[in-house]
Formats: sequence, structure tokens, C-alpha cells
Amino acid sequence: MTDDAELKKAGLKVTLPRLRILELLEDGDKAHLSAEEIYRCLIDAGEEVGLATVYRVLTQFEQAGICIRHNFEEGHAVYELTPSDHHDHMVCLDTGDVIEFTDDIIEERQKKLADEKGYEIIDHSMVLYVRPIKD
Amino acid sequence: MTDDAELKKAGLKVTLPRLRILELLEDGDKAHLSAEEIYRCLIDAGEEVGLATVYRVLTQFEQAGICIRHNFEEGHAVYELTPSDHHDHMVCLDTGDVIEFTDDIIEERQKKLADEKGYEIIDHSMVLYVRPIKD
DNA sequence: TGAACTATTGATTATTATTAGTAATTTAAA
DNA sequence: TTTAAATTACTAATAATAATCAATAGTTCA
Repeated sequence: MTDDAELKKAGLKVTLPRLRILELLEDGDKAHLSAEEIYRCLIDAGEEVGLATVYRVLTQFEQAGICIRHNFEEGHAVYELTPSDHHDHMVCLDTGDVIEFTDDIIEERQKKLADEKGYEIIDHSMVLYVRPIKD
Repeated sequence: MTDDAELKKAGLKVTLPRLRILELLEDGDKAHLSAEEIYRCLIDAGEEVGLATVYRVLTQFEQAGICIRHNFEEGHAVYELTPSDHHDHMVCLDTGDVIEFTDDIIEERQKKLADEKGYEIIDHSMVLYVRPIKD
């Protein structure tokens, strides 16, 4: 689906800031971006955009299900396009790199554990804070 | 160990605010408290304490390993006494209740997955956001 | 196509959680 | 006790994010 269509489907008018931000998120180069990073990117690219707009658009995208927001322990939130396949994250404490992964066994255990306590899982977050093994 | 000794061992002078905050954390009634909640508690109990002090003391406690800080997706951090046995959390979206749990299988998988990518786990956070099963 | 209406924007201000600065007070040591 | 050093309460400062609002851009329909 084209970006244009994606926005329309979400009930959002197709505007320049929305298109640019969506493109940035789609750009595989860096999948997890903060509002500030997106703002910097756009300014550096010569776009005229306000930081408030970036925050607003990201909130709209999140509500529309276009992207999801993560609160890693970094003081600011990062956003990524809603992945078709759910995954969790490792964050490298040295480089800040974000590695995605999934594990069926863990997913299964989570469901089971919640169930045992009489709950159903609505959402979950699992983040491993890691460092490269040096030898 | 007495609270007094606990503070001294951490290299912290024994002061009223520190004692009160430590007592609150130890009080099994509510194991996960935010800075604001602690501040409210103390004020309501007639203590004279500044909010900044609460934050400072919590930071000191965290550095001393007396308590740990969690960033659940609530906009503010919560603190709990450092548990002797590591555990993860479920947060009930209806009541705000926090349920603690552990699962060796998950822990093991986490280590394995990090290892496969060439990382060692420094820390991790796993929070299941749940709702009671109604039938 | 263009007037008219509405959504969206950028700039600024407000908010919320948290931290820093500082003069005054409390603690621990002599 | 006396005194130096640590700690506090208060206030002001930050940082990330949200809300306001007048100006502008997108859309609709004649």
C-alpha cells in the first residue's frame, strides 16, 4: 500500500509532514526513532516542520495503529512502524543499537503464567538491556 | 537487619527522611510506590519533607542497591525494595494492581537468545499488561 | 477552477516528572 | 557540647511531551 493510501485509510489527511514522517519510519535504515531524532532529520533535510507537529503526528500514527511507541529506559520514547509480526527488543547499552527478536517459547509461557493468575494478556513489553560479549 | 544498620551499611547517614522512606518501602502494604506517592504519604502523616528529598533519597537508595526503579508505561517511575529473588511484573490495566512472578524457563531463554546474538544480559524488564479473565 | 469550509500546522505556552542550586539545619565525631 | 560535613527544604531549572491558537493548506462542491 502506498503511503498516501495508508494515511487515508487511517482517516488522516495526506499532508507533507505526515508523509515525511511516515517515510522516515519506513526507511529501514533506523527502525526506532525518537520524536527529537525525527525532527532533526527533517530539519537537516531542509523541511520546515515544528517539533509539536512531530509529536502530534506520532501520536496520531500510534492511535491509528500505524506505529507503536516504546519507553525504553532512556528518558524518551522511540517509535517504530507497527510490525506485522510481534517482536521484543534488546537494547545494547554500549551502542544504543536496538535488536529485534521473538521467541515462541517465551510467548507461550507468558500466556500460561497470566492465565494461571486469572488474567489475559492485553499487551506486554520485554526489553533485554545487553552488552557485547568480549573475549 | 535494622533500618538504621541498613542505611549505615550503604554509607548513608541515618536521617529522618531516609528512615521514613525506607519504612514505607518495607511496609508490605504497597510494594511499588512512586516518588509522588511516597511524598503524599509522608505529608499526610505529618512529616515535613520536600519532594526533591524524596527523589534524591530514592536515587541514593537505588545506587546503594536498597531499592530498584521500574518504568512501567504510566508516565512515572515506581520503586520497590530490591527483592532477594528476581522477578518480573504483571500490571492489571483495570485495577493498577502489580503482580510479581518469575519463570525459570523464560529466564533461560532470554539468556540463550542474547547469547546467540553475541550479547550478555546486563538487565532486563518484562511487564505483562493484563486484564482479569471474565466468564 | 476557485470560493468556502475545515483540518492541520508552526510557534509559543503549559504540564508533568525529575533534577540542580542554595541557604539553613541536622548529624556524627571530637 | 562544639564543630565540620552531610543533608535537608525550598525554589528554580530541565526535559519530554501536550495544549492553545492564529495562520495556512487541503478538500469539496458549485
